[in-house]
Amino acid sequence: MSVADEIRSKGKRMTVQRRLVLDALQRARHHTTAEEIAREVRSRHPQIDPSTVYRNLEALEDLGYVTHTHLDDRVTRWHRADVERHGHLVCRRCGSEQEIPLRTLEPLGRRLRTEQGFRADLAHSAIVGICRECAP
Amino acid sequence: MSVADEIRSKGKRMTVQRRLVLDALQRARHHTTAEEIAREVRSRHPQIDPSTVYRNLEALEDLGYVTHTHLDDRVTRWHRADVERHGHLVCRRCGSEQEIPLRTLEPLGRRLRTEQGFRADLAHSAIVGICRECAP
DNA sequence: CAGGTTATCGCAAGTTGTCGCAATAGTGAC
DNA sequence: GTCACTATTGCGACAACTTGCGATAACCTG
Repeated sequence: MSVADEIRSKGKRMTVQRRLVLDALQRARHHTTAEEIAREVRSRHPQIDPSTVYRNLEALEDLGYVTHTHLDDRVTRWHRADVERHGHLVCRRCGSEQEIPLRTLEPLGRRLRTEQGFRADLAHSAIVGICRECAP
Repeated sequence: MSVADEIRSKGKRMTVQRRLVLDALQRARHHTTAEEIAREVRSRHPQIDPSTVYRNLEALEDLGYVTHTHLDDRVTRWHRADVERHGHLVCRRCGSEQEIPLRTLEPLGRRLRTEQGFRADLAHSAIVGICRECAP
């Protein structure tokens, strides 16, 4: 079943705009921003409104094709849902970003699960702190 | 030494506006938003611009009197720096917020410190996930 | 493939927060 | 107290979304 069929089977529609956003995400580098995707899409189809891009990212996330992550404090980063999940460390001083295997975060995940019944998504938000280079 | 003196000793100034923001934070409930503080301050001194409130929160954070936390994906929450630090669990489904002792997060903090040389601030961002009540 | 339903779109306006800049006003020194 | 220095303010413009709404166009049905 194609993505379009899957989307239709959930009562949604595969529009030109939605297709373009999906394509842009395929081409985009790992973590990209909504603004970047909007620019990409609009460079070929200038009549497409940025709000349509924002809404489609959200819709595609609901449908399970896309996820977002919060790296630093401001911008939401988007990527395809099928890339391997991983955690992020962001340095509050120099802004450097570092990826860490989800495995490192798992013990905490298990603990929150057993102690609080909370199913944590530890890849969703970056962990902020001071990196090795910036440590006093 | 008063807060005003401390601020001055760091080459900063204690202005009416800064005082009002600090006062509002004292009165405010635990996690408050910049917008709420701006409303509070402006209810008494309408001529004070919201941007001044934003800038003062930032300045007071630099000075060490204030910190901010990211609870859900959108709003920044501010509070006095002297309240006990703790972690947060936020349910992505129902939006409920739960506080957890920093102690629970410490093992991960130690691991990141020894393995990556990264000094994590695990109270800074809430952990997003699904709470016990919303679990399928 | 014509017709009706309704998800989605483009547009305009609103929200929340940031930034550049000229005017203002705390501060320390005299 | 007066003065010069410069941190801070208010304002207007901007950035990054978000939302309401009437128009459009996917989609299903027959």
